[in-house]
Amino acid sequence: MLKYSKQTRLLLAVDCIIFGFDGEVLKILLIKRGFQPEKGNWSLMGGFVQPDESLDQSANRILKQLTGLEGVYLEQLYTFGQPQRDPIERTVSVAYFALVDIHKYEAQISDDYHAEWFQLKRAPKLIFDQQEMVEQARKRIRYKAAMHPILFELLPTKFTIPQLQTLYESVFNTTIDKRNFSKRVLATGLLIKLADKDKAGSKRGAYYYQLNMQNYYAKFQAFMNFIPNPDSL
Amino acid sequence: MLKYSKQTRLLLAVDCIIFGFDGEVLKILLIKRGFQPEKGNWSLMGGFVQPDESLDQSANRILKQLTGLEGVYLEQLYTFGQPQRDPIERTVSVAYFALVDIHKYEAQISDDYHAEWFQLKRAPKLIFDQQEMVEQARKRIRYKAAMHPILFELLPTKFTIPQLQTLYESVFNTTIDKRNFSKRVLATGLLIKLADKDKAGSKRGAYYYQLNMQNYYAKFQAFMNFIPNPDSL
DNA sequence: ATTATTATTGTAAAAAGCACAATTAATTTA
DNA sequence: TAAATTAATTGTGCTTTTTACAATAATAAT
Repeated sequence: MLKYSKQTRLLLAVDCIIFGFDGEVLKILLIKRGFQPEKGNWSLMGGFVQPDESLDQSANRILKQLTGLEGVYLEQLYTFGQPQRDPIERTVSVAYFALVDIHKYEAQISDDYHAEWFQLKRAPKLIFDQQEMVEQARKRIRYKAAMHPILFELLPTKFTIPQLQTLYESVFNTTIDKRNFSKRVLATGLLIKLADKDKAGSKRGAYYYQLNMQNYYAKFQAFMNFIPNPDSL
Repeated sequence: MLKYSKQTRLLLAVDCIIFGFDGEVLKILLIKRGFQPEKGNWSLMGGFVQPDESLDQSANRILKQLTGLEGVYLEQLYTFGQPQRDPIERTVSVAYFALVDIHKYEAQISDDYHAEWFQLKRAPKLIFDQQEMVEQARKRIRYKAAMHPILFELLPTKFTIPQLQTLYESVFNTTIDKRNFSKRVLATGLLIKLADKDKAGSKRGAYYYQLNMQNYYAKFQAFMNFIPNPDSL
């Protein structure tokens, strides 16, 4: 078979920014890099794109390798291609971000990569241009979460409205009036109230809710205001 | 210098979806592909990423090659990496979309690529997965234009409000009430009313406006509703 | 002068967003 | 067992934004 001669080939990698929520703050999952350069330093989970796999497949493989999880929310973020971003050899990286239920991950943890959750705000310095990747991912989820219900991907199947509000307040670094927040999310029609309560967080206990998956898929692309005064983000 | 041994290298391309507006409908600029495979068929303008250039540089180079234009609105759209998308050899493509003032381009046209503007709705079949690229670009500009003032990039420096409205109506395939549209765009504070009128489009003539670049840059990221009922797009 | 065509302007009703506080349910403590 | 504590739950009025809707003004063509 013919080839495109005279063109330079290069390495293509996928890096994953993996977000989780512990009930208090937004976190990202980092690993200690296992090979040179920058061996032993904190890094995003990543890997090279293999000859027979698509980019999405590559990202899913990498995510599963680290977390054991499949079917989690995964979205292509941006492709980073500064010529010198990897000092060894030119490598272009397609960044993906993932939103995982942190508790599911903890159940499946594999210690091969010395992975650790860090508060997004207190994460260590990362290698190469990964700092920029994380920053861009942070902006993207804020942007998207302001209008679309993606943050539910960070919560367990059953969750309470106060938990949900804490999540939004954490992501947007703000405080929201309880009454208005409750009205707002219930008005979306995405939530189903369950019979039982979460007694862990309070004395009275808060009702559990779960997503109405029908409406969730149907309305995912619709514009809904989840935060007050979304003039800019 | 050390290399990442045992990893497969591949070709990386950039393809540009170039949008223009002729006063009536949204158009895209296509070329007749000059080499095999698919030689002579309609295609996006693209090229391989060179060893020493970033992706943005590559996209700008490709855009300039075809249109002669520099400094136009250019944004990374998505990276396409299905293993078989190019039948000759695995090539991953980073798609960019550009918004150009169609009249500026016409002034600078270079005939090397047999380029032609097509109505977006009536464009010919494209090679490889470029149909999908165009569709995704169309979605992206609709999405973004609903909230951010990107469509001004398609207009000349001086434009009238009826022209602007026609553009929005074309992009969103809808009709908008004149009074409400005018109020809406003027309320953004992005427009400066000029003293002279455009007499071409009507007997009475419509006042020209231009962008207030201060406000434009400052408020670009803010959420502004440019179309009514933006429930979903 | 009349006609035709498009630009320009205003207002009232409806909907959405916002600020704001009292009550309820359950546990813990006195 | 009563009282205190803690967090969840619920409602209303005000403000702002959005929407629906029509008459008038400016100019060119006849």
